[in-house]
Amino acid sequence: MSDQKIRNMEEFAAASGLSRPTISKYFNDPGSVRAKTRERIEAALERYEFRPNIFAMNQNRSLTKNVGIVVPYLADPFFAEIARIIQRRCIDAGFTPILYSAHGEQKLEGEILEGLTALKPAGVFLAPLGRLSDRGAIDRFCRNVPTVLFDSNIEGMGEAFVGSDNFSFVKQTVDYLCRTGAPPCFFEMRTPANPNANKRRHAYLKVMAEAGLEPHVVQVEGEGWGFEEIGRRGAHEVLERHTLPTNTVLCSNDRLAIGFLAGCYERGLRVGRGEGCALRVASHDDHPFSRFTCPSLTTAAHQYELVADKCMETLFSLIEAGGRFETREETLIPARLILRASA
Amino acid sequence: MSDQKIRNMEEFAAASGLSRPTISKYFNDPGSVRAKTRERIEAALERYEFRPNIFAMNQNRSLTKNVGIVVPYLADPFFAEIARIIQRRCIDAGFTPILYSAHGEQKLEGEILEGLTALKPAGVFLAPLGRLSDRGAIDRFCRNVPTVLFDSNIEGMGEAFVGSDNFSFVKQTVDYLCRTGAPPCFFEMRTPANPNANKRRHAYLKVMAEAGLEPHVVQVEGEGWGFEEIGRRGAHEVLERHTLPTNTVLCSNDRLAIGFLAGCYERGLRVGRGEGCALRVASHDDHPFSRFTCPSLTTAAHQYELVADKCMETLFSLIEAGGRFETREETLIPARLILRASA
DNA sequence: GTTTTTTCTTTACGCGCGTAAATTTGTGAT
DNA sequence: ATCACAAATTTACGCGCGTAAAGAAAAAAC
Repeated sequence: MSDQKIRNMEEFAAASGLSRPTISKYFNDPGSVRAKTRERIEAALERYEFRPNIFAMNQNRSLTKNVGIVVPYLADPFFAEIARIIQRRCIDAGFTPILYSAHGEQKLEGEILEGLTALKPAGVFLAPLGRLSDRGAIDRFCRNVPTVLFDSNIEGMGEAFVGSDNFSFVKQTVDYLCRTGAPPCFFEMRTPANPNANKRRHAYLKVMAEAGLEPHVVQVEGEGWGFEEIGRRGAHEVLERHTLPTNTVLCSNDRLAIGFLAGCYERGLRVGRGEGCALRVASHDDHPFSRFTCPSLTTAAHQYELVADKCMETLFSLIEAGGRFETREETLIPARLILRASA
Repeated sequence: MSDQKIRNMEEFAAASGLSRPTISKYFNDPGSVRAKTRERIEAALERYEFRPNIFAMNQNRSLTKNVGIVVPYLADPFFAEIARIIQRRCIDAGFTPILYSAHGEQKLEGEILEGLTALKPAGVFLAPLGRLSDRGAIDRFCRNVPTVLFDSNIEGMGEAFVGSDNFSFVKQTVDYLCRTGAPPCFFEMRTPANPNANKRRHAYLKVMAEAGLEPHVVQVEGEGWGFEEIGRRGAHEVLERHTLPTNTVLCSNDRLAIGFLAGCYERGLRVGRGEGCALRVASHDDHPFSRFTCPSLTTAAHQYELVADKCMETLFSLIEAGGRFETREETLIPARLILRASA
């Protein structure tokens, strides 16, 4: 390692005995220069550890190596986990992932998208807020930036969507509950922010209808992203008033279920499928904490790796296609049923 | 809104009837131009919605408006929460926060710091991995970039540290447990990655000694960031072998406690302070989920807002001081005791 | 109305790199 | 050795903005 400081590509080219355009070529694609040249550059790189100025690089490129990852709420471990996997894939593929969370706020989501546009990203993975999103702002963004929506679909926006097959989620849990006990009622928020919630309700109604069973949807009030508290309060309400139509409860998502289980515990109700249990509770998502609820939660799990892989794959082909697809691609990943103690 | 497209500052200057350097001044500090001029610019801004090219801006500035926020593990809601608050403060202060998670990996932490250096940030909030960090890499980074460490202290690195007063955390929980029942044993991982864990153990030993009580430290094996599972397994171990020295357990942190409570539940043990309860369990952090454990968790809470505010305040004065402090500042924020059902 | 001070304009250069065109050098096959 | 072709070099321009210097214009002070 030489003590001589390299200030720019010009100096580095001189130090390695090559021309600046050749160095520039190397950094844009190391494979685009002859093997011997590459070796000389890499040898010089070890001695001087030069790195091209990222701002100057991006200024003169129509599209950068930046990839935006936008999630609606990072304090939700589901999004933290999916973001983590996508991020790693991006790094491995030579991109520079930049992670954003809208923290449940429409205004912040808008600001993020504006700022992201200025970064001229090669592509963006966007999990929108859903009902709270400013559709106009998202549409405008998707027109300017190659975008893959994930988790939460907004019809017609973005070049592709990668999400979960909500029917598969609900079908598996309902079938399991019916097979091993009684048909469930469906427990959810009355005005969910996330479109998956609506899809799950519809799936529940359809599955029950196909099985010739009478559906029961139990809806609780509540706004915002404090799902656990909404689930807990909801549990107290329905248990207090005895308005629960069955003893088998299928929650729309794990965070609601976590709250629901807490509510049951507070009321001294035992949940599970053994004897002495007053209720069975199952859910969807396989939230990282659902393994540690009391009792542990039976749930339909996202296949995080599959979703992330499909996201990456979609973005790659989108970039290769120049940022636009002929027709909007939609990929739905099925669930994997996880049997635990709660049902 | 005019349909005419503005491509750069030159064109925008022409459109607003001013010179480019004046526009440049405005964007660097809107207050540095006369009020009337500012109005003219802002009027033009509404018509053409021009935004200066971020790459060209940063290229010619020695320090940017970027602020890095680096946390060790974003899937831990504690970090998600603290990052969220700091991020909002940064935005409100006119900075551009960029969030990174090392996801528990030393290599990734190193790569993040390298990439961050290239962004010439005005300042960085760094919560290092702790024991797993490459101290050399962190030291090198802190020398090049104005850095405020938070959460996890590494002696001598960074210009300042903002964290929690672990003694205050442990003092409050121990005192409460002693006052309302029996002195606790201390439950923790044998080889914790985070230095706060060691400080909490020492605080426990000190508080117990000061009260003239015999301390009992219970350590469980386990590596990585799956604290809940480690706590759960630990609970089964100590309960199976009856090696728990007391019926009052103080966990080092909430994630361990969440696992511990799950273990207790699985063994049919009732936790709480009422009659019929076999154990009392308390902990530290006020993890966002500790409200929803069964039973809900008594814990010493971080004062998230205070920590975030102090972080911002420190970074501001650090930036004003030109990126260096005479002496390294250390701020420790005390805890707030939250009484719930588990103890 | 004149002077002083602040603000703005004009002009000009530099930042570090992308990239195109034309030329030269190097490589491998005939 | 000759040719064809790939790869590297030289030269040159542009990206969009920061920023400095000098002079002009506007605002404030007298």
